[in-house]
Amino acid sequence: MLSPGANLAALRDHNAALVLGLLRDAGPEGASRAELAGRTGLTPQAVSKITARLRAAGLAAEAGRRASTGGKPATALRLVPDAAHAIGVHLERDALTVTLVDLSGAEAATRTSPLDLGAGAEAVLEAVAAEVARVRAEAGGSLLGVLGAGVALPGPLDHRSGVLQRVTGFPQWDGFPLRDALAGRLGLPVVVDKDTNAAALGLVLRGCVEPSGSFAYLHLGTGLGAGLVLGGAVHRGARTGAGEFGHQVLRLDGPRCRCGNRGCIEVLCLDAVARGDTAEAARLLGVGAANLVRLLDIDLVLLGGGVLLNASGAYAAGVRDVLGGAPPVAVAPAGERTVVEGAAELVLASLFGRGGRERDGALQPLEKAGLMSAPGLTAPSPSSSPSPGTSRP
Amino acid sequence: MLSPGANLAALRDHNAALVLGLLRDAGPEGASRAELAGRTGLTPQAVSKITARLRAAGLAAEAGRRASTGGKPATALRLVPDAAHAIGVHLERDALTVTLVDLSGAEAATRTSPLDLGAGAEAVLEAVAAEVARVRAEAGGSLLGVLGAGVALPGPLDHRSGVLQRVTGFPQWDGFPLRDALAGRLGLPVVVDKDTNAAALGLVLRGCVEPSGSFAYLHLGTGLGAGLVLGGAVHRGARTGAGEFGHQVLRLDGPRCRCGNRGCIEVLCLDAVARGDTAEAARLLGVGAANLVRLLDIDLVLLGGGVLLNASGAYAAGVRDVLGGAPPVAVAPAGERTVVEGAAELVLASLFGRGGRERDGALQPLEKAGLMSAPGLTAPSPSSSPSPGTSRP
DNA sequence: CCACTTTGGCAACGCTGTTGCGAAACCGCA
DNA sequence: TGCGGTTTCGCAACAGCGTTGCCAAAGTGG
Repeated sequence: MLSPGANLAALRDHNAALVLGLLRDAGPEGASRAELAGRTGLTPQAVSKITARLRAAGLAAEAGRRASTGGKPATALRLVPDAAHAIGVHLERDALTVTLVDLSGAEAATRTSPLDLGAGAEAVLEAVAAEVARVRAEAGGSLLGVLGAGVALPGPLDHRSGVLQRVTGFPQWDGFPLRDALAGRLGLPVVVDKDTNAAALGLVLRGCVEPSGSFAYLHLGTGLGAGLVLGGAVHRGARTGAGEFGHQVLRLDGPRCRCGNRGCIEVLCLDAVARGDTAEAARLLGVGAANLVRLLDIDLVLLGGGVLLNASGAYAAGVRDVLGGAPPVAVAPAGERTVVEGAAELVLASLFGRGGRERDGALQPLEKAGLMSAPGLTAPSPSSSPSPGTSRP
Repeated sequence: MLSPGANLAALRDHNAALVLGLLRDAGPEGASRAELAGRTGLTPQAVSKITARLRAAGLAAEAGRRASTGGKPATALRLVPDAAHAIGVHLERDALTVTLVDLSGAEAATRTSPLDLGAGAEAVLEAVAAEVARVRAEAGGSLLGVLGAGVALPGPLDHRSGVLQRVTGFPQWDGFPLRDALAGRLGLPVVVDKDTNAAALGLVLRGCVEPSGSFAYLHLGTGLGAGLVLGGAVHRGARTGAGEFGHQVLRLDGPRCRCGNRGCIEVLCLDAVARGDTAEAARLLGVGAANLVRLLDIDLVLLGGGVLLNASGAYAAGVRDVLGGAPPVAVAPAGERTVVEGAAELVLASLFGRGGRERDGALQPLEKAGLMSAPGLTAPSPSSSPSPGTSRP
């Protein structure tokens, strides 16, 4: 954060990441150079040069031609998903999920196994390493180009240093440098984040939100937490403490919470759930969401979590009722894989210019750190095969 | 936001703004080129080129020599504050304050006059235009280089379009395009924002917070609002609705608020104030602040506002007590001029690369739109006088 | 008085996106 | 079938960015 000075290399990487991100958003159908130029504000020539570099690096490829609109038909460009991969790890109290995704975020292999998060660091690290190895093997043997691993687990923790704090229910993890330990074990760069943040990232990935929007993901499971995305980037705060939604005080003289305060929304809400009073739980959740929405001017509220999904309709209706329709409320697509996909996305996001400009972790300028060779050598001619399709003369 | 593509001109402006911002932070003592290079991450040569451009544009100048540290002493560079100016306007319910500041944010002239915000658009616009003219005259006649005017007033309003909404207590302003109307009247670019956001910006200006930090300014006056700065940039939300701190529900079955809900912190707090129960008001404020801090992981809480300043010590102690020392709590420096300075800062911030990347307003790439001529003409030699000091042959 | 250090400018350089121009490919109309 | 119009996209030349290599200037310390 102290060196935001931009040189030509930074400019090149920025634009390359931008174009790469647009190609990813375009999906398998791809996007034409002119379209990319329009979206980025760059000159078509600049886009041509950038895409030529991407093609030379194997990150992009041609994807057929589009229908003409009166002139030469555009040749679509698409992301080459297999050019690189990322690993996502989701640590839960009693389960471990590991996935391997390609550049597009699509799943290549996933494994879930039981885990005792309280079994100690060595056992957990061993389990993660073993599962990662199995997933890599499953996905196809010598899969080169694994950029790194993203790990999602319950907080609190410090995202920048990768050090855990008093992980809820497992105080023995306090102070453990998970990122560095796992990076050493895997031989890969590792990023660590809270599960709610990974879930939010996973929801962006699923297209539930338009990029550069703001939304809150509220997770009601064994606890109550939130993942915040403000302006397209996950908001973590300086100490990765943001998102402590559950300990928002809603009733000044309410029952005491384990955090020491009285009337936290988590206690109130879980009490209502325990009583079977779903309507009241939904109302409480709605009040908390309304407080959040008013404070941050959120575009969308997404609901998820095991408890909530038992009666998702009722919760959504209750929250929507309190909010009065101001920001839309939706239930996050269920999918067990949202969090683990989001964890992998922690690694991929920096490739597409969506790292949120806080690359203090181990993943720095990934662009040049592997995928795209620095200039200096004359581009070895991308050998664009002229697509020997049906030619008509 | 749709065109984040960066070309060479954007890169030049970015770095120039960055260096200019560092020069401003350095104050009248200035900073050496080497220091700038270290802070920006740029090469010393790049900094030399950039500062040469800035000097040619009249925005920077040499400021003497520093003590040597074993070699050639560094020549300090400083901002030339008079190179440009900005106007800040603060509209209150019953008063109008207009200030003219230079590039460093220092006051050149300020006037305060009574105002009836409910007197209608025409009267208010007329008053603002008259006061702006008087302030410009006071500051020294033909002051060229006024970049624009920033206007701070109670919300809600839309910062992007510059259109007011139901300004609290004055519904007749609903839908009035203040920015465009005033821009036409003044012949200057205008930016509009909520007074709490301007206050937050003014507090940054006063050095109460380090840049790139996160803090919340809580204002307890006739109402209760907040200005949020997250990661060094004011967080407004898509609709400039962020900061609605006062209508956070703290007591589910509390008294009804004018916003329609029950138990808003504003009602509870103002009731306590009316009862003379400062301790309770402070506690309520503290609980609300704690909710905010936990949700956003804020670094600092600053307190201000007319009501609060009547017993600032008690409020600060009360809030600090609830927060438990986690983030520091301080009373914002009183100063009537904080908001109006912040309003002027709305204009200046974009010059220093701190616009928060949402330049949707009227102020776009101010850099080239006036202060620095585009390249293409050979620089007319900055005529750096070799400072005919004592030379020792 | 002579190393040594540090600052900062000059010139050449590589790389960036941009501009000018033209080839390719398709549509529509005659 | 032929031709102009339109759109896409690449090649070549270009201006301008920060970088590198080199050197002068101006101090300190032995």
